[in-house]
Amino acid sequence: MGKGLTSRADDYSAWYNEIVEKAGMAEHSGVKGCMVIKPYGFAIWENMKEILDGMFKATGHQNAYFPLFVPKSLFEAEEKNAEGFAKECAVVTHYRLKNDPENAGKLMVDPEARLEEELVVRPTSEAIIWNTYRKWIQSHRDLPLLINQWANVVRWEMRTRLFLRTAEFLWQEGHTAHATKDEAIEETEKMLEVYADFVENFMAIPVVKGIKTESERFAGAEETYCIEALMQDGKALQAGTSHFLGQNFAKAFDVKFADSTGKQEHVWATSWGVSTRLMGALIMTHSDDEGLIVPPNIAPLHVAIVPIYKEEDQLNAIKERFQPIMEELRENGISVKFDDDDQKRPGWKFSEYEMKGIPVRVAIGQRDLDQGCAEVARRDTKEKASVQLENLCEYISKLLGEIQTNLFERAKNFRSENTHEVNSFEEFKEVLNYKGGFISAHWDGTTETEEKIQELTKASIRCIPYKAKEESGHCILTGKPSTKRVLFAKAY
RNA sequence: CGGGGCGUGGCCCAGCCCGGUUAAGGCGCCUGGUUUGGGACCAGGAGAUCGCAGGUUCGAAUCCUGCCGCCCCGACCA
Repeated sequence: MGKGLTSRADDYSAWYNEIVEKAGMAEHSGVKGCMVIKPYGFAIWENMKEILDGMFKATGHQNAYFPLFVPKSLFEAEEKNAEGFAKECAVVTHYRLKNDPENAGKLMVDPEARLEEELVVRPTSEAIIWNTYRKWIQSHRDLPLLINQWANVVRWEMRTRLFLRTAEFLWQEGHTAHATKDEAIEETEKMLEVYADFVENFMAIPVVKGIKTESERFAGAEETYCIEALMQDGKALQAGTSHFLGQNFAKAFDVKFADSTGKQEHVWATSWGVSTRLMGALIMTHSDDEGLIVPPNIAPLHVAIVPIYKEEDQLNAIKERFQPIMEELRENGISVKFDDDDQKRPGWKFSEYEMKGIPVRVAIGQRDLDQGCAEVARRDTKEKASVQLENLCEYISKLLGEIQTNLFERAKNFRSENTHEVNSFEEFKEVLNYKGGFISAHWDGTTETEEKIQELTKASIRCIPYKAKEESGHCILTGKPSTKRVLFAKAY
């Protein structure tokens, strides 16, 4: 492991890649565009998963699992969705390999083993799921149907980046069916709230809730809701989406139910998802030039204890003194590691825990032990304090809460400092070039204008915020009247 | 799909233009010792089909041809 990171100021993109690798989160695999998520990175993902899963269940959802493969005929049934994903689908055409007669020891695709119907590797699962729901839903008594699945999906991207865009990624996808339009919209909005709650309160990432414009909408959806976050380089990142699918899939897959009067109706649908991309958001929201910073609420390890000692009996004395303290911490739901690895020196461990973003580090040597205290360092501000051992558990417990709050507040301040209202296209371009960030501006509501602005500036409309002010103004490009501001940014 | 780069012990890489002893160095690893309050030091040691396949040559990591893989930049996207 090399020392240090490239600084954000020198090369933001190199900084990001180095954090991912040096913090032990993920690495490039031998497979193009695909990553290996390493134990530490996966532990963070597992925590995110566990918390979200609990939230889904608390809102009445159940988990299920649907196949990785989708027959092409099923996939193409809902045309808009199929069209939207067509360009990035991996397709299975054969089911067997055989020994290559002209190349000893090598295998070849057996031309005899072509599939009668190609299988699409799911880029999302609407097709297979709605084909299944047709069988599950007959009556209004079967509704609402609230299902989630944790799965991998494949989108054959041209250009990939660890966590932000990989050919295969992990996510959850919720797919629900409802008797009425209102109920489905309510579900769509509810799940967006769940995401916002999770991302803000656990990941400490402030988000803007809003609605996508037509061009950014999920293929096959009537309306796409999203949460948008702002990264430290001034680019926006979509952190989660929730879609109101109308009756598009119900009609494509003929999913009908008998209402209370016995009349056959198509059901109303939603889908919603967040992915391992959130790991990228985590890194780019909080981390600094020393490495990753993980908010306590999702950290796999809260406290690393580094003993400093010369003789074995000193180590043993420290260990013994810490035994009850660690028990007390664990009883309070705080995960602790006592690092007595003798192969690494304390300075090395300090740097390593900083790189991994462990929220709190405790250092304890003979000097402290004699005074009955320990040095407690917090990762977010790097402040150190000397704390009496008998108060340690209480202190750390409180400190973790403070770190969580501080990270969120810090990110929120960054966002307000980097959100600008502009009223002319000149100003728009200037702010975008010199400051970046979110730009709040009037837009005439047409796709043409949106595309033109993107073409000219590379910035797109991230969302029409829920909280958009009602005010009359003029589109920054066309000067046509507008009733509210939308949020622009360059995006990941 | 277009443009560029790279492939040499586990990792980072020198060597390649201009072919010629035993393929250099750093990190890591193993052994022993000294160390331990911000990425320790000394001594010794192990570890390489130089991406693959052909070709040129007395001789190829180095030159030629083909192939494979990955990364980066653009178009596309969560």
